[in-house]
Amino acid sequence: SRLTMSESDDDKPLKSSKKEPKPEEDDDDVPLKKAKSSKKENVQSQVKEENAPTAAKESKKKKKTKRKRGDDDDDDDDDDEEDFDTRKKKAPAKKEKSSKSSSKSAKTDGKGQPKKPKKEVKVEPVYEWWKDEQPLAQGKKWRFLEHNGVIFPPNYEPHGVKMKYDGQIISLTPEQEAIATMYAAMSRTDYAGKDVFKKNFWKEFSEKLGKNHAIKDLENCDFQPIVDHLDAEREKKKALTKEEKLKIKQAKEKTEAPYVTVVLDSHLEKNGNFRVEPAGLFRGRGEHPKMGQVKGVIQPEDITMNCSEDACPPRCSLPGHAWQSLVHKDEQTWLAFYKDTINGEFKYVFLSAGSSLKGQSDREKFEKARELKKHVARIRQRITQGLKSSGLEMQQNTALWLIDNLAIRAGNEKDTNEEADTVGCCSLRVEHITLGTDEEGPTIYFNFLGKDSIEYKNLVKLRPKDEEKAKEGEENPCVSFVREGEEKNFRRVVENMRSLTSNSKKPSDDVFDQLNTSSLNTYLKDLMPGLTAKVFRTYNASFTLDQELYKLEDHPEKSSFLRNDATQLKFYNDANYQVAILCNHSRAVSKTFDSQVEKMDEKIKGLHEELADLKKKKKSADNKEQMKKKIANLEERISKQETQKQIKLKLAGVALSTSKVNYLDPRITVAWCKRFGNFPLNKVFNKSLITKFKWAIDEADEDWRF
DNA sequence: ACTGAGACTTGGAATAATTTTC
DNA sequence: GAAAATTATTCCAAGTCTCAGT
Repeated sequence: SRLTMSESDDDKPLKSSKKEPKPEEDDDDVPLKKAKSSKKENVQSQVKEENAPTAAKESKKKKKTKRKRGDDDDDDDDDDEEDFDTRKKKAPAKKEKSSKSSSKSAKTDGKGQPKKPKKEVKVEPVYEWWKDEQPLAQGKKWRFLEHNGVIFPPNYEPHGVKMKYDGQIISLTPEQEAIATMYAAMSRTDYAGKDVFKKNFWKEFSEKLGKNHAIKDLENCDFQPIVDHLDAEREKKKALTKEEKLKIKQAKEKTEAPYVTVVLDSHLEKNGNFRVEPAGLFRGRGEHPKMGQVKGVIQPEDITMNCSEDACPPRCSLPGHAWQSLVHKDEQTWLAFYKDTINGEFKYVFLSAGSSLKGQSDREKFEKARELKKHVARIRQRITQGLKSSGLEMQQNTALWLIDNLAIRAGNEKDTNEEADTVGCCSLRVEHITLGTDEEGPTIYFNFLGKDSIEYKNLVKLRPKDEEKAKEGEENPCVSFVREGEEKNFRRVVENMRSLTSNSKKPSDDVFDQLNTSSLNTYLKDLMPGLTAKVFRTYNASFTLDQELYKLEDHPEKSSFLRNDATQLKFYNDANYQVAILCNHSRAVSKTFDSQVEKMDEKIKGLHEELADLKKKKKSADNKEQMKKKIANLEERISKQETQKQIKLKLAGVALSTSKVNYLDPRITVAWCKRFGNFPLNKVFNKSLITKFKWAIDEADEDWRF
């Protein structure tokens, strides 16, 4: 099997090369090794120096013996650095690697090329779990886990800048100043104008001020001096020279190095979020009832640590403090957790997205979605049947139809005193639904706030017979046509929705009054083991991408899509776009969007003028051939500009990244890239995605199907 | 069946880094 | 060569779903 990713050695950003057989980045080898050794040293030395040495040694020994039992090729008994190094290098070599990459090491070393002008695509080293047999017992996530815990934000340093109240200069205690500064820091955000935010903040601020304080209310507070101070600080930071900035960065890297990598079983893994969240004002999304509340300082005493029994436990870096507790839960993947001070929510420290633990569960997620693919016809039949019944069963199947066809979320209940009022399928209310009709038949209009208070507005209707109209609707992201073959079911769904939203119900009543996500999932488990509502989102997203990408196979305009990387990328992004629309993944349009588009318009206009000018000149020119060329050139530039503008408009409020990161089986993309002239994967996956999906890059060949 | 604790995935915004443009 | 635009990364909020206890 030819593997794009892992055989090339050329880490040059493709750029020039169209579709030479030569694969693009895979520079991973090189940086891989480099990074490895340095990192290792960090971790190891850190483990040795910072942790109680005896404990460390002890644990290491145990680990070693363990490892020997596990795989016996590893029996050097010098110190651990070496231990890891050899492992890392050995592991790939001894495993099936050999088959395809005899050239690998040669490549690595054989490149003494000059500096690339462009960015290098470095790929993080990852432990290649998919090449390992996994002898872990059921439910166990690891045998050995050792790490250095978490890193705390620095203590608050009072700046002494005085705010004003009613025109008077006010002195604050450091504690009071700290939260006044948090407030000042948010003065230019939207939160600053929100009553709930101000109310919640004032409650805490006034408490901190105490009774009889000179400051009596928020309205007459003037935080401007602090705001100015913060601005000045920011400016100062910005004004640092390149060298100074670099120095700071390096210092930070150095202090964080011990936390970046952890030991999991017999290899190293990247840690994820080992930085404890700093105190600040809570910024909920949407109309969150708790926005503006102070998110308190987290102390070691709030944190529970998880590591293996035979590991050297993480040392608490704050003098005079201690972790709340130390546990050894090998059926869990978290390294540490604490509860936030807003709603008492759990905050976990996990390994990074590229780690084996995340990778394995990611793969399982997609495998489950593929399992659903095998059963989906049967399940849909069952749903179709169920639509015709009444009571609970009708509700269940109507809800499922929506979940399957519109890719909406399950919709757990929420307590609106504690959280923003958002809904999903099971929690839809009558006020979110509008039934109607148009030329084609019945329609349902959905209008509600979903996760993160993102608007979901969708007019669901039958596809018009008139091609023109169909096309129009297709381009409207707020309209979706009922899937082919589902027309009859849709009519039934509309009838059901009519009865579920009938006049006897208030707008604030639940549509599915007998449903909750838990009973719905119980029902789904019956249809397929392990099936839950969210699997439909994964399934439909991935299935859609697979379908869309395969359309290129015998597309009438295939060759024009394959003309160059840009056109091919556009084809991919259009497919990705379909998914993003399906899943309602949106993003804020930049504040300067309008002016940006205006600029583009002007540019295009300018080019047109230039073109007209050229054409005029051509008539009287002696060198007609050259002029012709120039004109053609310009026309090409204009068309490029115009497509760019189209893309910009199309993607204005749409986020493609969310589906890429969470919903699209990476193997679909990998296969497509391999199928079409080794299309450079790094045009569709950035560095983190390539790291995260290394398993898929290895696994999927060109005819892999979701 | 119901509840709440717990664990893990998913999500957009903020911020940092890089590239493009003028 | 600086400003603007674009892209990658970090941050942390907000979902889903499981499970244990009643």
